[in-house]
Amino acid sequence: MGIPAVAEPADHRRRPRRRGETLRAGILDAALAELEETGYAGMTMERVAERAHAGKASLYRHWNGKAHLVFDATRRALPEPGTLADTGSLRGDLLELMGLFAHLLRGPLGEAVRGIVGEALAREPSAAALRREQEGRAVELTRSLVERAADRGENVASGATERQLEAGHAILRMHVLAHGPDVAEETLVGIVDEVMMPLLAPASRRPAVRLRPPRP
Amino acid sequence: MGIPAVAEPADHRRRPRRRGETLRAGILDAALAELEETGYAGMTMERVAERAHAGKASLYRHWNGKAHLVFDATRRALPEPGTLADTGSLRGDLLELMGLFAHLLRGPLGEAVRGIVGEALAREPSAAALRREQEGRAVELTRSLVERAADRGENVASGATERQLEAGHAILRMHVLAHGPDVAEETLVGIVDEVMMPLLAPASRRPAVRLRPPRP
DNA sequence: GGAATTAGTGAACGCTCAGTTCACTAGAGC
DNA sequence: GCTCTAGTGAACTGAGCGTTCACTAATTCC
Repeated sequence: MGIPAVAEPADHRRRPRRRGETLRAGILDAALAELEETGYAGMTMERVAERAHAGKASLYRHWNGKAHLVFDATRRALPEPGTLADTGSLRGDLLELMGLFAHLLRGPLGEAVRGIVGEALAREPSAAALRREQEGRAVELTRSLVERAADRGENVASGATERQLEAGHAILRMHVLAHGPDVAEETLVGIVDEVMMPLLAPASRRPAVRLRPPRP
Repeated sequence: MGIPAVAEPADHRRRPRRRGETLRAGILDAALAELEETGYAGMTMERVAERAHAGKASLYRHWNGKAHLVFDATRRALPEPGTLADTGSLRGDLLELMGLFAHLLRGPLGEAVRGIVGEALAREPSAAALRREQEGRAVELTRSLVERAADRGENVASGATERQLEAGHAILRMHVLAHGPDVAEETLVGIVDEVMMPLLAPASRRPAVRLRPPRP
């Protein structure tokens, strides 16, 4: 932390101060740490300010409230498209991707989602932005995996809709919100095998679904 | 309301009081009304007490906090299995069912879900109970529709997993939480046609999904 | 270097509400 | 009628939100 460790006056106002982006970064780091430790509901502006060695008024000068601060603190947590390993099969790739999202949702990103839905901030700009980024990124990443599978020669659905690409992700998010941050491996496998594969590669689906013969 | 309209003493403690289940019902009604008007985040124990013409201490005698109160207020809102109309096709039935859940989620039930996920009460007994009831009921209702379709001779998946039966519902809930209580008709149609039908009746799926020919 | 401006700060404030306690007393049961 | 129990309005404490303020560290400009 950039605050010098020299003897400091009793009144912190007389002490060295950060300004602009340096201060913002310090506050965002503190917010991320608080979010991780106490969750969205337990996080307070006062404690973020303390942790960041900043004045509460400064937080309110930069952010109009908790949601906005949380959004800024977590917005860089989403994976980039080029970082996904190639497992050699769509199923393997989807398992990797969902594992990555589960891991992210276990930390501050999951708490940000929780906070924003809990406060019913559907029309709030920061909420709309977080949702757009998360859903858009999920769809984009999933689509890239499906395209990669097609290039490999796998029999995949060529016209998967956004809703189908997003389905497994919505289910995972809902699962984390409803059940807590620890997602069992079998849950991930189930989401991939029972939902994503049937929707994205129906012809290569696993025997979880058996057709009933037509009535005579 | 069962409080007589006669002249009342200035000190309400000297006024007639309800007891037991009568009082509980009054408080639950008030909670439901507040939940509907202000959402979970905006609802306060003080205002519920006022609205119910009850003492705040009485609320805390019966319920250990807001989540528990909200759970009790909303637990009877779930539809019973026998109440679903038969439209003559699985698709029609699913549209009816999802329309019904969307309608429920627009009101206090949606706010209860929002509150409980927002407070990260995954392990809280009332949260676990609400989740169990809602998910269990959704799966049960959906399964009954699939069975009815099979009885009608429709070509449905005979071994749909719980996750597949629950998938459309999780997506709907996540949609309401993320986007707000007004669910467009086309969203419901999309959930049914693009996710539920392919999972529950793959052989009768609509042309939203087109297979890509195998690579030569 | 000095002046002017700007942003950051600790302290303080008023407000709301959660959760609790208390003395009084309406209701219920015997 | 008596005893016990649950319900009540009032009051309380403490936490945290959002705001204001006087002071002053930082930055910019001449």
